[in-house]
Amino acid sequence: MKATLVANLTQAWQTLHQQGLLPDPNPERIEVVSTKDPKHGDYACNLALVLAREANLNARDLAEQIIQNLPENPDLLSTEVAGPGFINFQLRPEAKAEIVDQVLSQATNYGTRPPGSEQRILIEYVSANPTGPLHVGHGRGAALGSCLARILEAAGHTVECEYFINDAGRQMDILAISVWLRYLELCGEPVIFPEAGYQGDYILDIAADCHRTRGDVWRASFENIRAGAPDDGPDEDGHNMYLDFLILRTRDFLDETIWTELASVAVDTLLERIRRDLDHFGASFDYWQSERELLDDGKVEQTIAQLREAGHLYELEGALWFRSSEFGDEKDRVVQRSNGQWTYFATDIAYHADKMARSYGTAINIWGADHHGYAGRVRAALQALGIDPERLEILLVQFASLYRGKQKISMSTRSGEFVTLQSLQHEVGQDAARFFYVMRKSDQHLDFDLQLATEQSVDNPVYYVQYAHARICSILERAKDEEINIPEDPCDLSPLTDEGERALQKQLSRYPDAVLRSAQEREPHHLTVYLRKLAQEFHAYYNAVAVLVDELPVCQARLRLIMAVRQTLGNGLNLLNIDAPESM
RNA sequence: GCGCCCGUAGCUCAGUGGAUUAGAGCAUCGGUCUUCUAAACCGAGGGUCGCAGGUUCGAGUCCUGCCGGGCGCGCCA
Repeated sequence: MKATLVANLTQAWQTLHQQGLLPDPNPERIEVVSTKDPKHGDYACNLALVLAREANLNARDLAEQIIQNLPENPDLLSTEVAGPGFINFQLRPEAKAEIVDQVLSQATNYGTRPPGSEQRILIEYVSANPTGPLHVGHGRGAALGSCLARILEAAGHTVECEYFINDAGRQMDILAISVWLRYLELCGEPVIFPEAGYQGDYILDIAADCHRTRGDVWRASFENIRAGAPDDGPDEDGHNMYLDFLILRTRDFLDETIWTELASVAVDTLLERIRRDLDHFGASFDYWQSERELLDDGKVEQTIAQLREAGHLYELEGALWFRSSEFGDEKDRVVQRSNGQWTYFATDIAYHADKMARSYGTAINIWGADHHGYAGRVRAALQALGIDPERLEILLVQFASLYRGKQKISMSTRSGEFVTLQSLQHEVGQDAARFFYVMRKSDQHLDFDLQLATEQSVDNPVYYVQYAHARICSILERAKDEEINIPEDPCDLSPLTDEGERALQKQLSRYPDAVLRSAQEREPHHLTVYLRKLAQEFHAYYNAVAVLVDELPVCQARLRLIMAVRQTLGNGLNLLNIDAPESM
């Protein structure tokens, strides 16, 4: 309907253009909106207000002229000028009711665009370091990414998802030493565990596994390893020299293959668990890209060589720097340390260059807000490589602070203090957890109160929406029991005259916009807001009007209406990967 | 100090440059189950949209400055 109105308005604009009153028509400037207040009709357009200035005309007069030149539209009851110069369209009741048949005939496709009609998009999300289990802080990215993937698909994009595994660098050494020291303890060695090692219980589990399968073969004397080590704890610069010392000595002591195996056993175990948790959470991935592999395949060297050839690198104090400041970054960045090792930034450049070369129109990264300073340098690198940095979208997700009542829970992977995503799902449930995560704008801080989510889970808005769906199913079930003929095909909808029925029809017609807007803005919360509104209108209607009435034509029209509501609720919940239950 | 995000009801938050009256939920108070599920509905109270300017037909929404909060500013990942 909106599209038809835009077409009508374009035609009127064209006529006025030929009369020399208006500039060339541009349909993109025509904004038709669904009105909030029924007094303003069903749709409103501000075109006259927008053009009044450049046409040098009074807005109301111009609106009148536009209306004079609109073509016949049989769906319209009235078209009038209102307020300062709005054009309000009032639909005929039959035209409004069409939405019900439209929803039901399109069924699961209602609100979607044809698959593959838009861009090909890669979403990279979560990508948590494989040094510990996922915790509630990762949940927000997981929920956002997986919802966005579905929403973008519904909007006609072709979407693939990727997890970048940071399985290289210093953190792998810390992981390996942490596991190995716990292993030594199991062998009976007295160990002084560094405070900067990974403290979590999951390290013990991995160590126990190693000890069970391998016995004492990796054992060494801790006393020998530790000989000459500095005291545990951070120095003035915050570095833990004790930890570094242990890592160095151990790598000397143990065969390199054992060291590598230690790290890979730990990473594999943790990744397995991460995969499982994400799967249970409803987040799935097409690709798992390893950082290690990029290094081993020489991709990093290649990409850096490319930068060097283009003259974007220089040496300073033994390190290799990238002139990112010439591409809008705050300052230049090191890509290769003076000890010859690549920085994480170097592998990340290679990763992004590789990603952008894989024929995606757009790549979306979902990052925690603490990485925001990083966006500039990655974009700078892409630009230096001749890749349009606009093709990389970086969505920053603000942190979720976790509370148990008024008590804030601080989390850190290293200290082992955190609430895992798994336990959150266990306590709150997948549906509520996902809904809770995406119901706020992602650039908004989120307070996640475990107490509220568990103790008062009945007040959680997700149940409100699901309940509406279940109630409709229940009515339909009852109708079947009473052998009322449930109309499978369009029937006469003229009995739908109640205010609540009009409101529901209007709300149904807004669904495609909610999906599209969520997709365009990369903000699933528009969809949650929409679903709550639709559920609210249904609950109000339910309490005001009985569906199963004796008068068959009325009853059937109402059944069609609530079936359309059920379909739309189900479609929306499905995009959030939340269950639409038939009973509760 | 510099950069990014945020500031809307007691609390948590929606709000697409639009319409005499800025909306939800929670919390508070008062009503509604012999009826299709009361996990629901109806109603009441509660606001200088952080402050001050500016842009324009029109600003919670855009711009500038200030105040307050969060995060980031490594040859860590």
